[in-house]
Amino acid sequence: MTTPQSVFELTLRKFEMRAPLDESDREALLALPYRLQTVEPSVYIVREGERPDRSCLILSGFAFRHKVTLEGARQIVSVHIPGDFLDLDGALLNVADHNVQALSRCELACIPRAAIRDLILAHPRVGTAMWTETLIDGSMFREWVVNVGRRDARSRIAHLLCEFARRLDVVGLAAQYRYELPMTQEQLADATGLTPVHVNRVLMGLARDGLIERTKRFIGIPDWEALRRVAGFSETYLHLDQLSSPRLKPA
Amino acid sequence: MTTPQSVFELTLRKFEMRAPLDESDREALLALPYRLQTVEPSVYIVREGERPDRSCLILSGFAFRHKVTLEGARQIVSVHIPGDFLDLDGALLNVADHNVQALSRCELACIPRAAIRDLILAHPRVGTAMWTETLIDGSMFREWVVNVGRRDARSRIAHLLCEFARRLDVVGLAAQYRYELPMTQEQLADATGLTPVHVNRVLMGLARDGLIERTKRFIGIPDWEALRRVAGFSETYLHLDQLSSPRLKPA
DNA sequence: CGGCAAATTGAGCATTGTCAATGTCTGTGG
DNA sequence: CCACAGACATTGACAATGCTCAATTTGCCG
Repeated sequence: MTTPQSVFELTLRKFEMRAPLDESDREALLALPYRLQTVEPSVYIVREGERPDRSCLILSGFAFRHKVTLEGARQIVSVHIPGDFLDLDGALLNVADHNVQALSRCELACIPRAAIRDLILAHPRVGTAMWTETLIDGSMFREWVVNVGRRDARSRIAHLLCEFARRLDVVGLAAQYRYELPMTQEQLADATGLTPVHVNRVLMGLARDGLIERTKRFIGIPDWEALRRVAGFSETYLHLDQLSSPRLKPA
Repeated sequence: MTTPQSVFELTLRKFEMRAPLDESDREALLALPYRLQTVEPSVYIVREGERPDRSCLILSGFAFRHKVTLEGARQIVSVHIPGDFLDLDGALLNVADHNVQALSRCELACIPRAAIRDLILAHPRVGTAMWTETLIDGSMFREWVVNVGRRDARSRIAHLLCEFARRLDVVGLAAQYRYELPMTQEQLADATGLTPVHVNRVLMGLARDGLIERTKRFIGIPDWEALRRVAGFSETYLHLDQLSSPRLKPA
């Protein structure tokens, strides 16, 4: 088993699945300057209205993006897991239109905005791979619009749980449809456009019906097909063929 | 007043606001191969599940993207206006995760997927501008998640109307907060996660309270500040500083 | 053991959905 | 020029999903 020489090692492998890179592309990506940073849960990584100066790769932990309405209601618009880029938007947009906050303790590799901009101009193949990354984010946002717009509470939560199951599986953080979901019910509510009370009732209902198993913040899905059906979940929108970061093979 | 020599003339100007292009960038963009196409209302431009082979620039008319849940409920996830690229996603994603359909009669300039991919590799500055385009789309999706997730019916519709007012104004299709919105109430319902019946009631209510004026499919906003307040609308998410396509100045 | 955040539960309510009828407008064919 | 069809808008009565408020329990940590 090889040890990654660079924090971007896995990113490189993911990118190479999308399109071939040449040696200089690889070197440039691996040589990207970055600052390691550890943030505690609930710490803000980006604030709406700021001029972004960096983008971060999540090495471990979870983070989420959210917006707050004028009336003070919060809506989580995405949740990010290890291997995801956070706020790659910030490399090209001049002002942050949303907040990014740590969900659990996170280790981040923060890359200066200028370095990313230089990289994509000098190495358009790498830029294309990064662009693809943000396009997949966009696809997930679209599915979330559908989720909060057109599914009832039960399907909505089931859908969220299905999405995590698949995404976490891809990066090796779920086994047998069992994973840790470090979100409070209030956060689940903010992600699904519901109230915490109702989230609780729905979770209880799903558990009662044997569709999920809950222990602390761990979620188990005993019958994937059944939950998938309840959720109306179809994974096309995750573009897994272009998302997978191939895991290190055991020797 | 100059006549655009190419359908990409206005796109070029928009892109040049984002970052300087050199002469070869400009030439490459203007020389992009395309096929003009006129589509009637409700015609599908892209279908979920297809392998995309082109992206389209809207020259005139409106189009929208939507997804349909397994239960058959439809959710519109974005509406596009002249000057927008439709499905630039298709240049890099291998499978369409949503449908694109004409709202009104549309004139499109359809660009082969391969031509776009070649362009962004050979002219990364142009690629960056296109990437920015999709990032702004992403920002709009996020706001739509908030809209359907955390606003009540009245604010939700008001927000949609505010968004159109600003976007259409930018491309010269709205004057004095007055514009044509070629959507049925059923489509408005699908865009806001409501039912057509309720959309009707809300529209009637907004009109009764003097917040909007309606004549056929035309919307007038007599008091922008008032509607903005009802909607909780803040235009940051449109990234207008990077979206504006400068209009031809009168001589 | 006290203190706190989070989860759970109950009771009542209201925003929004459902169903169904009726009205309005537009274009078309006679 | 009029009757009619069809799509869309409007309205009413009623139902229900999900919200609010408020209390209680559970789990965790010092």
